[in-house]
Amino acid sequence: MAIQLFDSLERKIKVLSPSHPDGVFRFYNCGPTVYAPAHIGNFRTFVVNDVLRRLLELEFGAAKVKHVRNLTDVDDKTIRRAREEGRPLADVTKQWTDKFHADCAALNCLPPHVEPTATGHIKEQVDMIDVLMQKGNAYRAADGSVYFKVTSFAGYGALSRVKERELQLGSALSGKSQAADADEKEDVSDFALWKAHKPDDGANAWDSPWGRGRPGWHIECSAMSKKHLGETIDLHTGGVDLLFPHHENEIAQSECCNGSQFSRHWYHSEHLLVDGKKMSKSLGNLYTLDQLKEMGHSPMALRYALLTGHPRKQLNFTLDSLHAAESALKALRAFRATLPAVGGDAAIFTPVFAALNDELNTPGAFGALFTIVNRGPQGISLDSFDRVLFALGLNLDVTTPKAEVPAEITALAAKRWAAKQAKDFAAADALRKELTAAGWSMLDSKTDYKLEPLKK
RNA sequence: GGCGCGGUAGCCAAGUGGUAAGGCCGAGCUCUGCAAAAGCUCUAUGCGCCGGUUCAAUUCCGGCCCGCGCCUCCA
Repeated sequence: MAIQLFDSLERKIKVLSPSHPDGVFRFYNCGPTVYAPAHIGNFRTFVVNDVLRRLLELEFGAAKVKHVRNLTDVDDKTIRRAREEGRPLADVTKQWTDKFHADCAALNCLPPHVEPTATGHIKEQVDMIDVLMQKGNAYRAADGSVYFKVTSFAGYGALSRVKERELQLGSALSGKSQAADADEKEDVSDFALWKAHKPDDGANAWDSPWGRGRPGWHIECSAMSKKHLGETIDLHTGGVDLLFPHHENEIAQSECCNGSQFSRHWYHSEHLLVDGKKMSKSLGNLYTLDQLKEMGHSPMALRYALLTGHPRKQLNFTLDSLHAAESALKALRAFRATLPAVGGDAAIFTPVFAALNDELNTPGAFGALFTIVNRGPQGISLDSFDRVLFALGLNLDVTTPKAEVPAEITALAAKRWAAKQAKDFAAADALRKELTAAGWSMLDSKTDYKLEPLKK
């Protein structure tokens, strides 16, 4: 079953396929900047890309997919963070890289096959800039920085339609860019390939033919993609915000440098909104995985919730959606427990995969899955069900962490159980009321009982 | 101002030119000393508004209203 995905460049739905003779599908996903914990909006993109990675493996075979996701470990934000904390840059980026990895693992995201860093590929970046200089696509400005000359690339703007945008520059853009622009660029549209060292950069500088400095943001993806996947890749993905300027600039750099098509397919996932707005610190609606965990939500519930919206549509995240996800996962877990190991008809799940392969329609896939689940377990076995879980990346063994039961609650529960055994129901009911007042629920079975915090 | 996306039940959210998936919540029932859990059942004559095309539109076309995102280093 072919995987179809919208291509942001050609603006149409296309079938994914490998182009290299080795049959390996080359997939590059723009990764995070490691200066702070990633928020759940970042993880929406990574979880969506993880589902894509899993589908690619199912489609082409696990050995025939090469997935690269970079780490941006040198830029204004990482350097500023290091400076503010008085620590070496590498310390800061190591800390947040480790955190990112831990969060990804908790969300059951498969690690990429290669996870290159910008600082680990200075030479590759310098080499590309060198070629761009030789070919006349770049110039060194008076401040020592090297810029890409946008007018030198006729194809500039094809991805983001930036040319149409510039026909009528609104006040918002012109005011902003003039205020922020202290560079020596020949044209406001030009962007930095190599940034000359400034005092605020501290020790974070490397030698280059154009003097000490550091690479611009955009060139890292071009260089790392080229090194690990070759000049032409099969798919390049990221969040919509990267469409312009980041991906537009990548295309310009790579195609001018290599003289060949950069990526055969571009895919951008939409943003996560919280309470109807984009997440931001100033709005106070920015969540991290740790915050949700502290509220008692499991990472798997977040993964599920992040997949309940179509990846190409903004998804409005609410805390309620985590409760819904938790309940849905519980139902899937209960269903799975009723299944025999083998012997089912895998074709039953065709509608689920059809939805996933049709532009990663994860909400449609969940709908199809529950339609099947609601019909009952007849004809379904564990192997085929687990294939669905694999594609969605749902690990049903992950449950909400159990809350610690205070000693006094344990004692009350024991007293009530004793009263119940003695058929003193009045006392048992009174004790249940006490437990309820204390925020605990006692779940009786025939022979035993469990304690759970009351649901809010 | 430009570019892009969207408005479907209390909430979240698929989808289709032929009469609305699914999850949550809620209600009822079964079960249970009670409660919870679990199981079963029910819950949009309706898909932002107004026109048009059509035998038929939520789905196509036009207009309008509203919301959101992006517009130089934010996934």
